[in-house]
Amino acid sequence: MDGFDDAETKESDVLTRPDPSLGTVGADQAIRLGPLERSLGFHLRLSQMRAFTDFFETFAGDGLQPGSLSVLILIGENPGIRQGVLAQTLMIKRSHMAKIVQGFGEKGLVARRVPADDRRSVELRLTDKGESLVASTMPKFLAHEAASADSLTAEERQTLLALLTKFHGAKGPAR
Amino acid sequence: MDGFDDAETKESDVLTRPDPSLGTVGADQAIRLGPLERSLGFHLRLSQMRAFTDFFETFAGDGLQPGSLSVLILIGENPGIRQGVLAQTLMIKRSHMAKIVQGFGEKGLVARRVPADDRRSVELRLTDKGESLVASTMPKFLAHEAASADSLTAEERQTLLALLTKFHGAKGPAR
DNA sequence: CCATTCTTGTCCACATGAAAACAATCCACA
DNA sequence: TGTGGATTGTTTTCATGTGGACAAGAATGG
Repeated sequence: MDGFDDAETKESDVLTRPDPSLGTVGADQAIRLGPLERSLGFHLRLSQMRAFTDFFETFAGDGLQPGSLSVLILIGENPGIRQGVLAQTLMIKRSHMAKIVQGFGEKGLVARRVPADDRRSVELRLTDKGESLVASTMPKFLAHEAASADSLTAEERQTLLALLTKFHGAKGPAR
Repeated sequence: MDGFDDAETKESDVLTRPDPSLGTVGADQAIRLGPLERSLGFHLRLSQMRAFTDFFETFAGDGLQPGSLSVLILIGENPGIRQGVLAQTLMIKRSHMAKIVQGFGEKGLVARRVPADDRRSVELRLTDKGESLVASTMPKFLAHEAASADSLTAEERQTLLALLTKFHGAKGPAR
């Protein structure tokens, strides 16, 4: 496990550093992002991590994850939706969706129904328990959403939302 | 493994569907997103998945992943950067960063150096091999970036970038 | 100077998500 | 009718990423 050189030197690289005068070496050191500075993917990833972190802060104790919650919400909004459609909409692999739904089934949150006209597929809907979980979580979720972009003005948030939608929506529904 | 009812019925849920007249049941069925429609986190996730997919399309054969490439780029831009700083900047766990860097070390792309003034830490820089890999990949990367948002106008792309930066940057560097 | 506490990177156990092979079912078409 | 191919969900296997304990070194404070 070592194609490594752990050389023990320390000279010459101050010159390549952005601004040696900053002194304090800590994490607040200015980092050159180079081409990443203008990379959409890069900033998307960072933004999503941020949103993720915020989510977990809000829903700390609830044992809920962003993905799971969105699945529940979508089932609630579209009773009888099929697993595959759900997976495609959320850009989750079908194999993964199977696991998620299985988990919800075991927790009694989601009921499966095999329609007579296509016995391969599975229609999903919330149980009463699932319904009430979503209902009770929703206010917290909405409050979280409202606060989530407190670094942006309302207008900026709106613009961001529109641009994101246009960005990911414009190329067809995620083959 | 079955808190499940696999009932075999098929009635009554057409009523709850958005528009039964659409007929074709396929994936192009209109899905109600409900509160997700206006959720930043939701659209961020979808957008990132989209960017991810595009990235893999471009760099299919190169065995490169978005994360790995950004690590390499950042090391290239900041020779001597320490692992922890890198991890913090990219919002990657230190434990994971250790693995990544280890992999780069084994491939001879990155050299580690333990500075004399703090022998816990590890300074990273690209080897010649790493340098040339980044150099040869960069044009492709830049082209990819330029094309990545072809569903947006140049101005929209610029706005999106700025808003994302403001969004994730405004709350401090990811504690 | 020593003891305590904090940092930095590493290791190991585990969770999360993806790729691919698979079984059941449906559909097209002869 | 029935046969080959496509679709739908499941299973298995594997890569990727996280959490927590740890060891070595550095800082703090008497």
